[in-house]
Amino acid sequence: MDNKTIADLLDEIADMLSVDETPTSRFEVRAYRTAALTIGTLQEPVEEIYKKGGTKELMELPGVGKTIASHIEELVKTGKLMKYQKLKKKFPIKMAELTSIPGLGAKRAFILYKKLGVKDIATLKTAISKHKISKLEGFGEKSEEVLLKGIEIQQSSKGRMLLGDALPIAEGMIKKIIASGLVKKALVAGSARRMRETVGDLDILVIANNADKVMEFFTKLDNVERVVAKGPTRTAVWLKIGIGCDLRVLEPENFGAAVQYFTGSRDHNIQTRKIAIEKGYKLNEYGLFNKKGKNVGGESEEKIYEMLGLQWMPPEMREARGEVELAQKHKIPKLVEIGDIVGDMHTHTKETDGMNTIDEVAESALKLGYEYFATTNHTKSLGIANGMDESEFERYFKKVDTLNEKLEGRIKILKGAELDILKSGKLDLSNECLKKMDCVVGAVHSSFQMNENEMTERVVRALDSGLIHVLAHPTGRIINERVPYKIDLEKVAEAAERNNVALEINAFPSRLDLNDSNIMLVSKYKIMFSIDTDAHNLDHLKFMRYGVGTARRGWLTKDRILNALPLMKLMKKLAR
DNA sequence: GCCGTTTTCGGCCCGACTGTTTTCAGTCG
Repeated sequence: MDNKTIADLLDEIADMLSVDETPTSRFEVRAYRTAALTIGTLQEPVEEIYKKGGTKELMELPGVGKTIASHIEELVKTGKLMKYQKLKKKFPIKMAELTSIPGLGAKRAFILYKKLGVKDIATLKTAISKHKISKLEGFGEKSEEVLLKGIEIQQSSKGRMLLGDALPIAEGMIKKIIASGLVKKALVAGSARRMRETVGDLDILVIANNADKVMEFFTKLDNVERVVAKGPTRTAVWLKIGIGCDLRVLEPENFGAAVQYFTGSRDHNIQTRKIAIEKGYKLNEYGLFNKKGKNVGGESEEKIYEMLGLQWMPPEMREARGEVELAQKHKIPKLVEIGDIVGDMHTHTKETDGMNTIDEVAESALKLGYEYFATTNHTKSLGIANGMDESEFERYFKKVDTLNEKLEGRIKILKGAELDILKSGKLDLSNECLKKMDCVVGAVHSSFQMNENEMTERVVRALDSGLIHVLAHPTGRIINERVPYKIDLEKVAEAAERNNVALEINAFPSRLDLNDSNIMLVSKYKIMFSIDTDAHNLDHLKFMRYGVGTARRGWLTKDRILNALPLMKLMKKLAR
């Protein structure tokens, strides 16, 4: 059973428990949510952790104790969970589906069930269209409007899954397929290879001697829920996480053509095929064919592009946004790579809403080979995250000083904060306090509904304080959950340039903010970008690759990335 | 239900916003 399924289940338990909330169960609800978050964002399959070390190992995970560890054990062993099924009897509705609608929580979902028999989105839609909801006590005209809008947002994301959820699954499957010894080559193509923020399905391409055997092996993988289609060279399955996955078995002479075809966006492929025609070839997923019908380059992607007179393009660029023209001129930039990253400017610890101590974060960052990282806890306005005030930062930084001494320069911890930019554009900590910090990461966490002028002025005013080094998640969007707030990013970029502020590419899989198109919009300004994980636990530090993928989709080179700078240069850049 | 320089109990730091109210409840972060 994969992490997402388990996490969704724990979340649904939290939903159901929250309906009859008592002073003590409030915390039980929170415990389930915490555990769901941990498991949902874990990069290693929780099932493997269990198989390796049992419940004892599971209890090492932050937020997982005796009970939830035994729940996971039960799920892995039996595929079922008694506690869940018991609750489900009381709440025979699609709770997770309903609460995924922004503006609808568990309590009101249950009221709608009791009063109107609403069980899922379909029945909710009917109830809205018949204007039954506005007549209920505690609901009104506006409720129907909000719910309808919420359904729209929810449905627009339907069918596409976060890259951060899908890619680890695909990679896990590839690993097993390779380990089976049945294939010579295997890779994930499609939008996952282009590192798109969400993926509609997964495409796995392999070269194998025996197609039947590898397809048989593929359909038997743990992740597979059911086989959708099975032919001689292609098998389509539906995975338990709720996404389709195709396996295509190819011959060596057309592997490259398939990789090229299944990686590029539709429009990228149209462009490359046109060029092929101009050069007297025909390009399709089976090969690059000359006039005589001979496949002259299908064995590798590199060969195909070379034959077309095109420089090889990183998959992340293949979106028909001008990369083909650049490739014709052999001017494809050398994009930033994960290995260029030597630090992380946005991390949290236990002092606010993180799960780990600063010592643990430092140890993990050291293992990643980083030269430095910034510890950036929330500031006082963010009550929910236990934001810290000036004196708490002072005390905390003493601890950081001590730890830095202990580390003897093996890694440098920069003292910082994720500073709330208040509604007025004022900062949430005193100037004196901020001036003592190495890295101030400014962020908007409230009043998202301001209009574009107000929001832009708010952020620009904050940047003009001259005290901010990085602007965190500049649009505030959460993929499939929250639309970006309205803001003029070019005005923000101007202010960033003026004040030597880096714009963040938040690597958290549900954020990826700035996204690729926003990066392209603002990269014409003389600004740096900071690719940060916003890690709330140690495992989150591994999200860096999604941020790097997004930066690459925005065509960024190493010299534009703040945390690709060696420590000495970084400190100069941060000096105010 | 988790967690522990306050370990086997007793905490877990909730405020803003919105729509529905007429003093509050649900949702969100």
